[in-house]
Amino acid sequence: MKDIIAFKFGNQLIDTQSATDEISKNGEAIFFDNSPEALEVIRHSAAHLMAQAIKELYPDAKFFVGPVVEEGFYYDFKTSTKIGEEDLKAIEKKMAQLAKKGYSIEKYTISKDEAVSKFSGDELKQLVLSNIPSDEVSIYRQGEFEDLCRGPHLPNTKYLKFVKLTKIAGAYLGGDENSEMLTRIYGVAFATKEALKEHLHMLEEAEKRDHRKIGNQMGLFFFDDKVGAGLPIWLPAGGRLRAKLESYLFKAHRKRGYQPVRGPELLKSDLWKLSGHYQNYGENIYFTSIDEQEYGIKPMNCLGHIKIFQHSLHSYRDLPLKFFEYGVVHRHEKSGVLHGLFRVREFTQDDAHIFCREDQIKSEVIEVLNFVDTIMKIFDFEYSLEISTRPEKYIGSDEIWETATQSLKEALLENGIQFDIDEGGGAFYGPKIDIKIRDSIGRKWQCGTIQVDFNLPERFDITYIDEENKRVRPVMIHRAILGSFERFIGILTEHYAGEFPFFLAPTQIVIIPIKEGHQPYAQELAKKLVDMEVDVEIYDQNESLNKRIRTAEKSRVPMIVVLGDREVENRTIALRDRRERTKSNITEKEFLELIKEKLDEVEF
RNA sequence: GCCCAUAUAGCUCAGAGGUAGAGCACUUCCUUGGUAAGGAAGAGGUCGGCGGUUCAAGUCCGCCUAUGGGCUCCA
Repeated sequence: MKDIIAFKFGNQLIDTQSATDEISKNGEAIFFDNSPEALEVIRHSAAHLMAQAIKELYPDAKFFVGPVVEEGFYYDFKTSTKIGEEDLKAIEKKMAQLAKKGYSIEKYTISKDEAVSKFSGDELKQLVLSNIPSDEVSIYRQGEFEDLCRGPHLPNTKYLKFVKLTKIAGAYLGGDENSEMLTRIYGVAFATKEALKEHLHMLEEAEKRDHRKIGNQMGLFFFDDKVGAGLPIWLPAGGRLRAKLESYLFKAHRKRGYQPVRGPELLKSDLWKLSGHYQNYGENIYFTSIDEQEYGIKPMNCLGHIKIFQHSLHSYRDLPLKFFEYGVVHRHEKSGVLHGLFRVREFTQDDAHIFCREDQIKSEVIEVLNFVDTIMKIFDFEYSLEISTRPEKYIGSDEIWETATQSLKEALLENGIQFDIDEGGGAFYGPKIDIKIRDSIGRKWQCGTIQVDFNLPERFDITYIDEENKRVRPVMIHRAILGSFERFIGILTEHYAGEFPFFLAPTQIVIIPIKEGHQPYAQELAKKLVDMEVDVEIYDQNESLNKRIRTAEKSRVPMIVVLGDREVENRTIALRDRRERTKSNITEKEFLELIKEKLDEVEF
């Protein structure tokens, strides 16, 4: 029988130190294993153990908060010593020593006033205390080490045998950029050695899917410090992949009534001032000057589309009007946040603006959500939705924000769609629904977005003519399905580990003629495939057959066609499947039909 | 932008103050092979950049640039 380390009572985890007789009798026992509840307790105590170790190694260390997070735990602290990655090993070692000592973890309660004087020399703890509303606080003690904490904790440090410190990072005190920077150490802990090993192995495997690594291997894109940080350069293979994605998505938009339009890359600053971008988004915009006039390089495509709307008169009958553009935008992102294709300074959005009547908002939002869902299903993506509400910097009245936010919520609620709320995460001109997808190591990235905007229509005074021949203000819905091609292709790459589905793969078919005499057939076949808009490569290098097959396999190409005497003679092809490594012989005609089928079955 | 780390050949990486290395890729030649590496030879580097310490710096120090992990921000 495994040891009991806590109880679940109602929805709360209560440790053995805090459990009353009633709870230990009636609560659900949490055993020392790898259940989510047990791991929460284990990791919380692991954070304390780490703090204890740090305190012994760096006696002047002061601690802020040490919570359990999705990926494990961390503790924020400060010390006069510089701590680097190398030091993690020493801390881990110290932790192991302390764990072995088998300190029992004790809890006692004191008044907040007592706590304030107890931690009088510790400004970080004072800050933590000032954020605690109750008059009583609990202290956990293991050996010499004491920490202000509400628990839950393990009964003893002896359980903390399988802990790994994973990374060290700086973290602003309270997440505030203007506050001082503390040191943060992340770690994970498990109940068993196997679970820890498995977790670390999983991370290793996930790293192999990293789009930066695969993008490099497959020649999709690169960055060059002579060109500039955050400015991706697309190589031919990446270009082919991207062109296919763009083309499918283009048709998908046309089918849904979107009109292709295009705005200029830079617009006069006066216009950005009118929209509010200058005041609210200015630090992200690159400015330049032409003939002594200031221009801003567009960080968004909305102004161009608004101008297009303004260019002609619109009847209520025309609405909703949908303009779309693969808009290239530049945004000044802080240097520290750039990250492969996931966060860059130049990217292309699959952007559109829907101009509609107020009573059309809900149905339009739902239509966009369906569009998103269709695309995500094609790629087999799991995604989550988040509603982002009014940020600190914003334009427009509170009522307008309330109406806009409400319309988004209603659209989701009425369709029974689950969503989270990101308070203060909205765009400065309106609230939004963000579509988030996880990368290979579980980080969430915003891809698609749907934003309801009453403000820019007002600022630009755009109108349509209603049934009674009156001018009425339309509402704008800003939306992107993939978000940006850069980020989405990054996510796709990790999702498929570079093994893209046939219709997207940069090279879809590799043809391998066994010897020189088979080349004419290979070229003939390749030509037919190119006519079908399939990307083909012929591997006729002076290498052994095995070598060329190996190279093709390694390149993650979906289909390999081998041609030899038999195939030339019978007009057949020998097909090798990438995943199954199976071989099949079919006629050339059957093969071309198969390819056509594969392409036709893809429908955005 | 801030904290910590990293930067050596096209790629992956070794080299811890004393004459720059390996594997893969590339070029040439031999080999014409039926489903995951045939053989040989060759070419390729201002060791990210600038400055400093030293008789001597890829190696030590400083600054800059870029990259990675976080914080913050966002498609």
